[in-house]
Amino acid sequence: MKRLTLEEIGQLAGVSRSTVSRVINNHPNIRPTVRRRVEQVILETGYQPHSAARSLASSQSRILGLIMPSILQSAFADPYYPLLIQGISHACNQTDYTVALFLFQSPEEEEKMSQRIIGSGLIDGLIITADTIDNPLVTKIQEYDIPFVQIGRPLRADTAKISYVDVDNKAGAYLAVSHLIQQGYQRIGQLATVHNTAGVDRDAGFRHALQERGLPIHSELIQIAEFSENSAFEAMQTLLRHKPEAVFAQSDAMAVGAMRAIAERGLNVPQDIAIAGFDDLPMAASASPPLTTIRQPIYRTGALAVETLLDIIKTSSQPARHIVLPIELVIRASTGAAS
Amino acid sequence: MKRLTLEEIGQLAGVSRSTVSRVINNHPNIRPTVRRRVEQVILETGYQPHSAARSLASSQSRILGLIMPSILQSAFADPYYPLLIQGISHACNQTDYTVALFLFQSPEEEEKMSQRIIGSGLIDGLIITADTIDNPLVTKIQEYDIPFVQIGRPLRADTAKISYVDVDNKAGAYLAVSHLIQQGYQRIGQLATVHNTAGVDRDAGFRHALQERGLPIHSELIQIAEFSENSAFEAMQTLLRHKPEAVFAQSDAMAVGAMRAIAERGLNVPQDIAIAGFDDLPMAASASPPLTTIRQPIYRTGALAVETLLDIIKTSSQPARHIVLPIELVIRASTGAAS
DNA sequence: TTTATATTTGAGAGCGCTCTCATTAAAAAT
DNA sequence: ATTTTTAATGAGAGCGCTCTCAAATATAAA
Repeated sequence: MKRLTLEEIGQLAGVSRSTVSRVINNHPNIRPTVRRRVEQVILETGYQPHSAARSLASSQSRILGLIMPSILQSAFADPYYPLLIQGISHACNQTDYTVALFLFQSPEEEEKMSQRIIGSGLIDGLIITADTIDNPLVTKIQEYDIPFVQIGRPLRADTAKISYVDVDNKAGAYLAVSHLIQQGYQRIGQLATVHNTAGVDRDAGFRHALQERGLPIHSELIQIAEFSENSAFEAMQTLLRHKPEAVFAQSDAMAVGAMRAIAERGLNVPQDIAIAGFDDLPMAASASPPLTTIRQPIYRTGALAVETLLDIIKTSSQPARHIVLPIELVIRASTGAAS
Repeated sequence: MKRLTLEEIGQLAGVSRSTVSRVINNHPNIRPTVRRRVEQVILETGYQPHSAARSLASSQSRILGLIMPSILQSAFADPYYPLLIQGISHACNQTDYTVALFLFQSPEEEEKMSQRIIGSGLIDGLIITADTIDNPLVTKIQEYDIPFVQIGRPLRADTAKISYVDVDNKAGAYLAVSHLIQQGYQRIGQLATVHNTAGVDRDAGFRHALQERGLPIHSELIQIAEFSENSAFEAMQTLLRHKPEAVFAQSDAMAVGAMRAIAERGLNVPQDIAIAGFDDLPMAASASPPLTTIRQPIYRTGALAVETLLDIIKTSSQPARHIVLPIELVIRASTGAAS
């Protein structure tokens, strides 16, 4: 099937290349009859403009890059990402943008690739799931003046200049821990992560809830782990030695790992220990017992990142946008509240 | 930071645009001194060729599309996909190709988008994770003569003309079920899927193993479900009524769902019922008890899909490639073999 | 009807690259 | 040193679009 060009479509419709271009790009000032005629020809021929030619002439590619830094590589298996990507992808489909996906396995690969991504004009903007401290990539992107948004509040000094979409991690953790306190638990532990703002903020919410009720914060009840089931499993074994009455896990995957450690110790949730998670992934509802958790709008986060990025592109960035989405407490059996 | 052009790089190096182009594209017949000089300038300036201009002039975009049909949308959360995507992404990084990700939420979206994807010259080739029957998308892609490979054997009449990368599903299921038989189980059930070739092939392996040992195939011991934990959970409840001694679940997620149903019934794995899965996702090892399963090389599947696709692009498709990767039985506690 | 104004259209240049072809410079052969 | 062969380089056209600007046509005002 041969490619058609604007010129040929014009020929068929009895107008010039320019007019066809106008019809396609929805420019005003075209006689309705002409517009209809051209549209008819386009429909009949199934004509599609050549994207490279378009990009070259208009200097915009209608491609958005989605970058997963190498640090996150291991976490990519978390069901969080499929949801996020779905949100991003759908928003792009709606707006005729294409998602280019960049996963990096190593800092070297990241370095090499980012040069290419940034310099080639391939993408109009970037979404970065980077909550690491002082990502060099971000610095480079800023130098090149490429529109971008981060998923998650960045952990940097110049946050004010960086646009991001995040959920209210602190409020979420606060809500979860307050719920535990309300249920009567006092010795409340935490499975916490470091090195990313979600973890930092959730920790802040955790502490705030305890302090507010005048409960002490026992440092031995806070165990550091990764955002993964296995890592949390191990951390929970340590934590169990200090006999917590309840544990707030900073993610559902961690909560599931914790419950595994508890079960292996022959203890029961929530009778012996209550558990609350964060995310409300499908695994939370199907855990046994079902997990009390904080529901965050992951899909929506992705979609909003796209909308925000497009807005930044359109308005040539102006002030940085900071969007924080609300969360919601979902009470299930693991904290002893639901029957 | 201003974009540089070939012309300007040429100026700086004291050669013409053409020569710089040759250096960048590694053409022969360039004096080593000149080549070095040009490379030096490129390095110093950090010059990157403009991808749209390149695509337009060379009529290849160096972008590969990865399509997830709408049918699979729900399954996208399965940890299978992150691994597959990692394999694809890494292979693309290695070869200077970019991955464009297309997820479709509905058949309408799929229809609309595919027109755009196929007609615009955006992509040089397509990887389709489509094991559905008679995908209309595939038909259209063939019409337009776009290089493509499928992940998983297609369930179509003209399979011979379609390139694909698959794992040996039949051999895998055969291995798993044979292992169950060897362990002494006789009433062996299956949690099976339909509508995709992986399911069909695994079912074939299941039947083959039973028949080979002269065991009867009880249709009530084969329950249909989706490739998901919750769906398998329900199907397993039905299956339990027919008192199987062992169950082969067509995926690890299904196996985990099945084990949940078993636990809820107050039964134990493997004492009361043995379970084997398929995939060897991380969840298999961390299930309790750890799951006997079939390890399939998911990451490798993705990487090979890219390599195959690039080969097809290079050689203008020629004969269709059919690649079937070997699998491996991983024995763990859920089938009573390991201590 | 004529002139002024607004609307619609087409021609041309240019986006930054690749690729062919002619030209020039270097190497090999006489 | 001169001719023949081969290697290295540059000029030019063109990829398919967008966008500016001028020309043509339609509409409003005189």
